[in-house]
Amino acid sequence: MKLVEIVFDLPLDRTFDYLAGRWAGQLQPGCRVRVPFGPRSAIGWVVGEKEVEKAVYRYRTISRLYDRQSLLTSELLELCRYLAWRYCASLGQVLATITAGFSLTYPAGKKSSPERKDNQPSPENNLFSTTAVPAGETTFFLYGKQHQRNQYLLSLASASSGSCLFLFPETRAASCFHHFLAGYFPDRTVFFHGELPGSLRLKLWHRLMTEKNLFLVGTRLGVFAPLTDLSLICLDEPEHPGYQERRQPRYETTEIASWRARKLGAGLVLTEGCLSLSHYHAISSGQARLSVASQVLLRARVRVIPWQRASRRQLLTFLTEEAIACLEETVLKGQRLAILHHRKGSFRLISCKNCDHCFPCPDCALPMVPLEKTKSLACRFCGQNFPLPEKCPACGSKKIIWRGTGLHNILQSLKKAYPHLEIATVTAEEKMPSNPSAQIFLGTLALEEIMEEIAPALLLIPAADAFLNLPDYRSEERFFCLVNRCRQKMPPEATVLLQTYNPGLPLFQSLVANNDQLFYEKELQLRRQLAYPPFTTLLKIEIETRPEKKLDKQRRVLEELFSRCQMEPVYNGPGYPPVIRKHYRWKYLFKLASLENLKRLRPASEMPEVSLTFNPVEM
DNA sequence: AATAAACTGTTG
DNA sequence: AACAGTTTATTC
Repeated sequence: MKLVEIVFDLPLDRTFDYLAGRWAGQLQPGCRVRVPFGPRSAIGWVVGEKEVEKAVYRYRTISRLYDRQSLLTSELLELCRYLAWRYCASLGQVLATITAGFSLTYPAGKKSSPERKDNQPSPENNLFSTTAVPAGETTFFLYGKQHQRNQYLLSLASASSGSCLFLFPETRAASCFHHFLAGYFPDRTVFFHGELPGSLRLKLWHRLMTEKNLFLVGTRLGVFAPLTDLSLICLDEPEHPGYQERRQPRYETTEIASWRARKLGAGLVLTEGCLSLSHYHAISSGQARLSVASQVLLRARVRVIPWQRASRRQLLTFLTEEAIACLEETVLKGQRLAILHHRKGSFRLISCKNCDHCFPCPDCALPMVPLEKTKSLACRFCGQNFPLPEKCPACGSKKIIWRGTGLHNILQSLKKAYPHLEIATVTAEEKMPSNPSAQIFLGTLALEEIMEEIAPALLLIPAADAFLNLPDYRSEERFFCLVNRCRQKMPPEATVLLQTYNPGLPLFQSLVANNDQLFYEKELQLRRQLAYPPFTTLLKIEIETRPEKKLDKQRRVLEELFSRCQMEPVYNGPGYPPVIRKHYRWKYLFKLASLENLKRLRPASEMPEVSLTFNPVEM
């Protein structure tokens, strides 16, 4: 008896067998079908077929076939199996991720693939030098300004034979590059990302599968593009958190790109503003090549100002005398300056001076934040609101102190100190400042995106330590890369000013000396000693369930599994936050020396309340 | 994951 | 017994 193997978007690592019925002969692996499944019907993916002697079950019959042709190439099917293993997900979950949001129906009417005429850049456009990338090799390209990256990618595109993939961490960045590239290759360039409507995604998908010599520009989902003649994969800012999928399977785009490049013998090019530590390690250990844009070495200089407790001005408490002098000098010269701070809003938290009560959320157990606008106390995890308290509920004291400095405070005191200056604020919510003629640009990390446009003569980071005191082993590395990226986007004669309580840190020495290697080597040494990436792989396993009793039970189940696998967590404790919307959370962290035993974690990934994340962006 | 069946405990 | 609320097994 001939049976068709089908998988579903469920955390079940197995196939279900069906009879082909009237679809016999048309069912290729990678086709979507509708089948009766228990008391309901479900959409599944065909993954194979098999022959059995006698029926073990009462097999049911496929009721509908959605795809005439498979949505996947054989290479992608193999990639799916790798993904399922690598991220402890079911094959169905992987397939659902790749074909997520595709419409089930095809547009009516005949599609005629238009004949492309102009595939090569016209001579007048061909001013750039062409650069070839060795097949099957990984190359890092360091750039300062965006046009350097664009120019480099364009030269790669021109030199390529076959299709190329250009991936970006955000739709906006992808869209910008798409415009740029489509200016040279209007007929070969395709824009693909997860926000497109399902019918268009399906149509584009079909085009990618049938045509050759295409340039696909897209976001992380584009890494699965079914291109059959892929010769080059480029990823911009590969360490950007936008590349990590948030749902199961939580794949890392760079890892998939690397798998495909190796499999197909294609080139892999990673372009970034500053090498991450693991990339530096890959290069220094000979696994990858480095190529540098000539202007990268012309970076804005960095100065570090140590905090001295005594000398604080009344109005500008967040600046040292030295920083104030620099600020005023820049302003007097009529130059622009940017101030980077990691907290937006006004205050971070309030606490009772008497008993240190810090007003935790009744459901989430972590301190709530005061919101000045609505005069309320809000939980940033569940969004609950309460009126601002007059007195401490624990001890009754009326002495409630406000702590922490936010962007808003800085704005207020700057306005007071310099009433005549125009100040623009830049946050993730309002990226483009309303007054682009401002002299001071005050913002959070979102400032980096428009750093090239404002081109400030001075970048001031008043609380550099605040970036480093985060509970994450990568905080120094991230700050180092952030500063380096910013200084490359600024004019080369500009200055970056950092205020810190720890001027002696190798991080700062390295920045001031403009010697990246100094920081990388120190940090690598530390990572090796503490068995952190790139020398291990981190795995975060989290439980989130409703009644506390259930959490205890699942903890016991997991911990038994861990001891069977001889896996010792380096962290075993409440999640952050420990409770969210009355759901209790528990967290385990592992440092995996190898990925050999991933299969044994299967039982954990089949529990719907348990989630697995490798190398999590947030610990 | 979605569903149904089995199993609780509470209450009149 | 009737009911709601919760846990457990099943899906080819």
